[in-house]
Amino acid sequence: MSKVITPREKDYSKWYNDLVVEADLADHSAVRGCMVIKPHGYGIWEKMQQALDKMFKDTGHVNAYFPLFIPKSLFEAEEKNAEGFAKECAVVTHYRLKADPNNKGKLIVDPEAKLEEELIVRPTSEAIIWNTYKGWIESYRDLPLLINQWANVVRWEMRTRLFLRTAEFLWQEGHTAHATKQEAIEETEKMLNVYADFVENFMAVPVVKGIKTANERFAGADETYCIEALMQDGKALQCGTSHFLGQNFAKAFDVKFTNKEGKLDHVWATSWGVSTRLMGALIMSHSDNQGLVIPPKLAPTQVVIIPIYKGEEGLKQITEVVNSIKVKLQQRNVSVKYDDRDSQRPGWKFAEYELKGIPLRIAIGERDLASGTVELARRDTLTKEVVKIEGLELHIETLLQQIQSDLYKKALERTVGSTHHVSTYEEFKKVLDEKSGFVYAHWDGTPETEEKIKEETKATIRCIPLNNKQENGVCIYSGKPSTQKVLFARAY
RNA sequence: CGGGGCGUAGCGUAGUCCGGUAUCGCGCCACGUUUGGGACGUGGAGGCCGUCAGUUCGAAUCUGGCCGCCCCGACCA
Repeated sequence: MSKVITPREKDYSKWYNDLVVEADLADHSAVRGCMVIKPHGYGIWEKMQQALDKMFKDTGHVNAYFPLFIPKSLFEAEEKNAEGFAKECAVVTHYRLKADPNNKGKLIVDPEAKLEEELIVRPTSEAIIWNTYKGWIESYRDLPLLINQWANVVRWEMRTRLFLRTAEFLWQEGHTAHATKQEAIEETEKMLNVYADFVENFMAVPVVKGIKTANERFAGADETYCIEALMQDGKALQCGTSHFLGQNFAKAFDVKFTNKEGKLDHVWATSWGVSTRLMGALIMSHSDNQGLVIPPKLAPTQVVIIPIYKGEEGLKQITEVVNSIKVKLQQRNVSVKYDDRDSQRPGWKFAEYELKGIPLRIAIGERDLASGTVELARRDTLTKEVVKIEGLELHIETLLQQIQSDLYKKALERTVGSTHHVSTYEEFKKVLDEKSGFVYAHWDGTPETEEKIKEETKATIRCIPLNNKQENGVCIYSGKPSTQKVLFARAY
C-alpha cells in the first residue's frame, strides 16, 4: 500500500525512477549525479559480472587493475580521446585539507598542497593502460595482450539518471593489443558478439549489432561497433560498445614491438565495455506496473517460498516440507529463499517480491500440506497454478527456462513490432512521432545530413547494422544516392 | 548552462498569502488479536521547519544571501 509506482503509460520516465527506487535497486545519494546501488540492485549486477567475466575468460582474457587517477600529461597524449572526454573530467588538484582559520570545525583546501601536475579521475582508462603497456610489449611474442578490468569511472555528466547515466558508474573495460590489424578487428568483432550473446541470452534483450557513424564514434577509435536495444517506450539504448582503435594509442604512447621479420611496428588495439547502464536496459525491457521483472538467469533469487500458516505449530509443519523442497531446488542450482518472517503477512510478501521481480513464487499453506501441492506463481505473466510437490524441482527448472525464453520472445516481438522502414523524410518524422521505435532509412553517408536530421527530429543514427542488406535508394533528407538503410531512433 | 519544481519526523505531505514552537497518512516501538493478495485494535516514541543573516516582543511563515536535490532541454555510455 505504501509503495506505489507511477503507471508506465502515465509517465514512463517517472515509472522508471519509481521502479528503481521502490524495487530497492538504487537510490540517489548525497552526491550530485551519483547513486547508491542497494543490495538487490548490486546482486543483479553481480550476476551480470559473473556471466560476463566467464565469457571474457573463456575467450582468453584475464583481469587486471589500473589506477583511478591519470596524470594530465598522459591523458592528453592521444589527442582525439583527450578532446572527446575533456569537458566531463573530474580533476584532482590538491592532496590535503586543513582547518579553516576563520571558521571553527570547517576544512579548507590547503593551498600549499597543490599538486604539481593535476590528476584526472579516469573517464576511461586507455591512457593509463597504454602508458603501462608500453613497458610490457617488446616483441610479437608478448602479443596478443588480452586484459580486462572491472572498475568505476567518472564522467561529469550534465544530466543524470539512475543507472542510465550517472556521474560515477561501474563497468568493465577490455583493452587488448595485437600484432596485426586483422587480428585486432577480429577481436573487436568477437567481443561485440560476446556482448550481443550476453544481452540476448542472459538479459533476454534483443539487440541490433552495428557500426557507429563517424559522429558517434568513440573518441580515439577508428571504428566503433555497438549493440543497440529498443526499450518499451520506443527509445533506443546503446548497450555496449567495442572499439577498433587502430594504431592511435600505440602511436600516442609509443608502443612498438618487433615482428617476426625483425621489424619494428606499432601494435594494433581494441577496447570494449559495458556498464551498469545494462541495469537500466534490463529494467526498461521487461518490467511492468507491478514492478521489476528479472530474467531467471540474472535473478539473485530465482524462487521465493512463502509459508501461509496459523500459529507456530502450523509454521513448523510447513517449514519441514519447505526445507525438503529447498534442498531439491538447490541441488539443481536453483537459488531459493524461504521467507518465514512472522513480521509480515503473506499478501505483503507477495506484493514485495513482485515489486522486486523474483521470477517464481511458491506459496504453501495448510491445504497444500493436505493435498501435497503448492501454489506456483510466475512474475512475468502474473499467472498462478497449483502443482504437486512431487517432481516440483523439475517443473521449476523447466519453468525458469521457459520464463527466460518467453521474456526474450516478448521483447523480440515488441522490438520487431516497433521497427519501421521509411522512404521519405515526411514518413520518417511521422513514424518517429506517432509510433517511435527503430526506423530504417536511406542516408547519404555525410555527417552534415546526420546532424541536420538530429537537429530537426532528435533522432540519431544508432548504427549501420552489420550484415545490412545492400539496396539502392535515395537519402530521405538530401535525396542523394544511398546503398543501404541505416538504423535511426531517438535514444537515451 | 537554460527552463521548471522542491527542501517541514525514516518516507510522503498540510501549514507559508494573513507571524504566536507544527497537520495528516505511511512507516517505527510495545502488547494483543491475526496470517491463501500490501491486517486490525489499544498505547507510545520521533521535529534547532535546508542554511546563514536581517526585520520583530515573537519567524516554518516576512526580507536578502547561500547551499542542495529532483524534473524537462543542450552534452554524453
